[in-house]
Amino acid sequence: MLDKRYDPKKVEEGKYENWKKEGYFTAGDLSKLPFSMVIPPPNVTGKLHLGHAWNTTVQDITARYKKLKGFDVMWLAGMDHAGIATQAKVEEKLRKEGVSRYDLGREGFLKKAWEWKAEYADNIHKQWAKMGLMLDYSRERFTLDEQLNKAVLHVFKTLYDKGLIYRGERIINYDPELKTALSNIEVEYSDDPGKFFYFKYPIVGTNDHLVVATTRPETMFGDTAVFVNPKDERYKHLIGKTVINPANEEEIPIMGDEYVDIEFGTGAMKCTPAHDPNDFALAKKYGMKFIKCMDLEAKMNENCGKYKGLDRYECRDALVKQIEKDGRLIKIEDIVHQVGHSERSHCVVEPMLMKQWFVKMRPLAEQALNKSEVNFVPERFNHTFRQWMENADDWCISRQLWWGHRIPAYYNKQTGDIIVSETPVTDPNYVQDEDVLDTWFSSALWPFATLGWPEETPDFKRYFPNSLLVTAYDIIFFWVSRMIFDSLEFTGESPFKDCLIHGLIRDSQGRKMSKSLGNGIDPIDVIDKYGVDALRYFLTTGSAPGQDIRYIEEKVQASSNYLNKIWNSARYVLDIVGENFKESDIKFDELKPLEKDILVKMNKTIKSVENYMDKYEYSMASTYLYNFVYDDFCSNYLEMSKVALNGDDENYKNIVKSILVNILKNIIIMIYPFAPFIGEELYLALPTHLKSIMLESYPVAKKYDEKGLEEVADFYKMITDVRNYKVNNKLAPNYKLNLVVVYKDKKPFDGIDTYLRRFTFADKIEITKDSNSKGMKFVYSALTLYIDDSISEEDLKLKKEKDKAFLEAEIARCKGMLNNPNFVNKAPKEKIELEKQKLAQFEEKLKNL
RNA sequence: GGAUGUUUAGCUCAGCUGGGAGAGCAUCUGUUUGACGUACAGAAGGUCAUAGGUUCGAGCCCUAUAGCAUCCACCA
Repeated sequence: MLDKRYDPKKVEEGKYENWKKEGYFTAGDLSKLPFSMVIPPPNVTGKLHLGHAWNTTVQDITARYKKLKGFDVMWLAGMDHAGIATQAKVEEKLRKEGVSRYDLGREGFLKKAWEWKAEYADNIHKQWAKMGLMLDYSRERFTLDEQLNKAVLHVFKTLYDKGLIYRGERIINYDPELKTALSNIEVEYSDDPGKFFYFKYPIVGTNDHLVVATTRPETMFGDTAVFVNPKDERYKHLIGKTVINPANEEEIPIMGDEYVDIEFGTGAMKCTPAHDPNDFALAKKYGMKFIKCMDLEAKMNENCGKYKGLDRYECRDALVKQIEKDGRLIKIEDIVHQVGHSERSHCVVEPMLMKQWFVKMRPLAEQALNKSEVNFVPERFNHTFRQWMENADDWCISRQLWWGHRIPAYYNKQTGDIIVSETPVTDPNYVQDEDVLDTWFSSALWPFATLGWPEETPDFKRYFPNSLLVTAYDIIFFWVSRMIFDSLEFTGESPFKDCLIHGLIRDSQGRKMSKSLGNGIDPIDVIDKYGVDALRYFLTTGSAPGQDIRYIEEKVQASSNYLNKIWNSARYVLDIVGENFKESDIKFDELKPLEKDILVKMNKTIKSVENYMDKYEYSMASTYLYNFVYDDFCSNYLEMSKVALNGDDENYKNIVKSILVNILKNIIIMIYPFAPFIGEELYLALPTHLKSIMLESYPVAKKYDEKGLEEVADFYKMITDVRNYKVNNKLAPNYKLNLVVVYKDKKPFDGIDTYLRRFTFADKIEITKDSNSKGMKFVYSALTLYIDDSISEEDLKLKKEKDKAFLEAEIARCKGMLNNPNFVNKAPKEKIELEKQKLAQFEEKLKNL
């Protein structure tokens, strides 16, 4: 006997360990068709948040559903070393202990990092278990595994040999806090308050000056020119002259280029080729010098005179003061402008000219655009992917870190020649590049490198391409697109067939969850309060594909209530059928209308649910199931079945019980992918069951003849109308009324009076072909109901007028359509037929009023 | 500047290829009905952002406008 209340804690206990122990999570049944996914590997930096919970639940629902549908489901577990993020965390920890990474050296630091990894991997495993994820741990991978490292080196070497990886000096985004280069997409822009400084630049050989405005005076030490637009009437005569740079008194030329926006600032722009990507492009165009003015800590260097050694912002203040003293400051404007911050350290990135490794994007992007067969769900995210691909710049892949895949490039100490090699170069004349690769360089290989690629392993052959990848839309650029182009380049195939994109989770006010706002929700807290099944149900239902969701605690609670509803319906059904119940065969044709009706509804539900599950539309699937569970099963049939169960037809009692158990079982299996713990608990309580619900099959929808079931619909409406009548007339719910049910040709089903008595508390019920009742009349499609009560003439008249008005309006609507030649000519036949039927019904009802 | 999403009940959101507006929560009324008060029975609540258009028919398609959100690019 189940407990009276659904207690998530009790239900969840022990199940996960058991599934794992039984090997249900391990793929490899070759007799089945494969269905494969790889988990987006979480960073080993900390706790998993609600976004992870959502993402993994979507995958788990898919995995469990596909397993029920008979697939060999392979859902690969794994984690990402997360280069910058992890190194930053480890360094922070070390700093608290009073050591720097340089004190430890590369080896010593890496040892600490691996210790960190072990600790956090353990956390992540615990959270996965808590979420109930059926991950295949036998195939678990880490991005720094030996095998993945081999794949990374192979990819690097191959791309290098093809000329798709190169080492070059370009402007990159530099994070002065973490002291590493970043790729463009690792920079986040935000509107920050700043100042716009207007300075006088004396024009050499005249008493005149040019006004130049800048937000970054400290970079003036790297200036090599001032640019104006040659079409600018104010300045075009100055092109070719020189001005004095007020920062260092050096003479620099005034040059003309149409790049300059005449409207912006003063229309005269200073050019700093080594600290600005646009200026860099200009400098290349005109063959100018590149002067760096900062070192790797973003402090001013030897090109900055007395400012050398100052922090970039200290320098800015001091320099502005100096220029003001020199009488060359005109004004300072407060402005708000976009400033780039490092995604990890959040410090302001410094564009710097540096020698780094890059992936040449154009050829890879073209291939991805032309050959990708990935089916994005929802489809619109294909545009997001394509748009980014079309505009992708070369990808800076070297990072000045220690935690990661070390770049397999070796430099000749004397000549500087480069060797790129998949195996270590032991020649003492060569030294290996100190840098490691961007984390995303290895995650880009995740769908195939985890399966053993570049070896043609059995897993690779069987599970690649993956069937599905699930991720949030903010990761399309970072990961999805890179997997696609690497996969096409190296395997010749798209990495996965479908790519299901979901949104981001926000707080109840729609704000992003963030540490600084302190509005983050720990999934573990939610689980402790409501259970993981309720959390899972909340996360994956009630939202449209690709949309963001807000975390609203009441909704989790509502989910929990729903599960409790299922729990209690199961408790009831299992209680009445008893433990040793033997199901009898259910022959549809021999059933009574109420039983037929619920089976028809159940099978329609199975069909709809399955249809939406197949499309990954879990929200829609859950809606259909929910309505069936609440309305059709619990509110209607479960109540109705009590009549048969109290009757004396022992044979039919058994059939009703069988139907109840059958429906319950199907509900349990359908809710189980969403709520696996309660699913398993209830499943194992069924009179007959396999060892685990994980071994079950999905219900198969049957199609039944629905003829003659209108009377059941009429019957349910009668109950509602009687209840409604009592409320309207301020009668107690158990007030005893007299009812008359009038039929046309065919008597309503046996026992309809018993059912009506039970659910309307009616006293006398007459079933007749004719009646002269003066009671309130309700006309349905097959039946008519009179409520015989002391009803005032006035009320009867009002009711009749209301019904009449309604029917007349409906008839007018139908006629309007059917008399419209355009409608009759153009609308689909079925629709016209439907309207004709409706019209006939309404006219019939009107006649009967 | 470019792109995408969004605007539906008090709140949070669904609404499949166009064919009579839905849920949860909140509100109101009633209920010790023999699974469930984490419940049951009912009620109230909507110019589907605005303006045009297409169509026999528009919440859904098209155009424009406005608000909100996000992403990309630029910003001396």
